[in-house]
Amino acid sequence: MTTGQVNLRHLILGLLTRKPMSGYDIKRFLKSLGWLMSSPSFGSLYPALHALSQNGLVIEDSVSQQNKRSRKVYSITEAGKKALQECLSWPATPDITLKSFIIQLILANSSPRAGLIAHLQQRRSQVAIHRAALAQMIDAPGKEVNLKEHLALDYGLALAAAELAWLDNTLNRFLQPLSMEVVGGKSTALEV
Amino acid sequence: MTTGQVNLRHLILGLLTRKPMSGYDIKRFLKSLGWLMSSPSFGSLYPALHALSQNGLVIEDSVSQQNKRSRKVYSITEAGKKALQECLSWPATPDITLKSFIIQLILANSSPRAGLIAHLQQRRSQVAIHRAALAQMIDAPGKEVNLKEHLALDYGLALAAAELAWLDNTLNRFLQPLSMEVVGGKSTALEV
DNA sequence: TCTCCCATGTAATATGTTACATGATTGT
DNA sequence: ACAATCATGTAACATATTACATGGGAGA
Repeated sequence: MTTGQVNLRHLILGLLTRKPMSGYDIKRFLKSLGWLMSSPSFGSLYPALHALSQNGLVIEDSVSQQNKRSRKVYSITEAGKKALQECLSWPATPDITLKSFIIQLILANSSPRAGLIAHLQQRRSQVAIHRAALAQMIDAPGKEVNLKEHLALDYGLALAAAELAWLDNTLNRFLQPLSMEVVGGKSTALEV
Repeated sequence: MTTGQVNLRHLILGLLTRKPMSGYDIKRFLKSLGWLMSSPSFGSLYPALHALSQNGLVIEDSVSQQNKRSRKVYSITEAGKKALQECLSWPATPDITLKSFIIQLILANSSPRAGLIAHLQQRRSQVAIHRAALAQMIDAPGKEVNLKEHLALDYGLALAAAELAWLDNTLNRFLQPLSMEVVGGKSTALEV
């Protein structure tokens, strides 16, 4: 597990901290939340599980079923939990993939409330830097910005601003837990 | 050039419609706009140029310089322009990569104003579908949504809403060209 | 001198997809 | 009878990264 981007194997590790699952279970779960990331193919899922098993980060448990092909249920090991914690503490790469942030957000289940807040704050500072860079480019004097590039910059700025707003809003809710607010018509309890 | 995702080779083709460039030029340019996409490595850039050259989509022109290593300047061919046009008309994959949309937005230089508008509208309908799916999930009755997933959903919704707002705003400006609006303190002429 | 920019390229590696292969069970 | 879902896996391919190799010119 080299240092670098958060990838499928980390995602698997995170899911296995909830409960042991088979490859098919994982696929089904990820497909069920097919909103923010595309679920991986079996061609990457099964090899990933094998690799994790070989590295001792998960253990494989073959569960035979009557008249059915036996399932292979994987559980995370202590080494696996450690590897996951390590990856969750990585500084996210400064690109705009979002994916990494989302995955870490969903996987941050083993972290305490403070870890979640830190994660949001880290993202906030990154997006702030990003927005500042965009703002500087769009205000640059010479620089021959044509319409298409201006459009792309404007787009990037709008999304960055929206993300900052969401992060600020969410952080406020977490930092002031006494006032239970209503968000989107749904009361949201904030216990972690 | 198989059918599928917009990739580095398409990006190169798009840049070469502006003017002939060397690999180093392309790298430098992409690095200079390191806001919305990370610039490719030389390890992918040069092979991509070779592949394009072999397929006849670009032509290579070796320009010798005094006392310096000669540069290889690439120009797009008619076949290359055709391939680019084809890829720009692909329906974007329904994932959230954004990258594809941004690239196409920047590269849509050879398309007339109508093409740009169509591109924005296509994106709009996709994001609308995406947002509807998110909204449905967040309002689902049972479904045991825990805090982390709820947070991720809320995040996705906020970004989708912001993108829709930007798209609507931008489309309005394009569809009503008579009223020159001021955006971000900068007057934006809309001629394409 | 030393470092940075110019300028091209290859090799090893990582990571993923699509398509294929297999086969049982459940619902229509 | 047929399709969908369960369940695992492999092989070929696509695409990209990092690290390495090479070498000249410009400026501190």
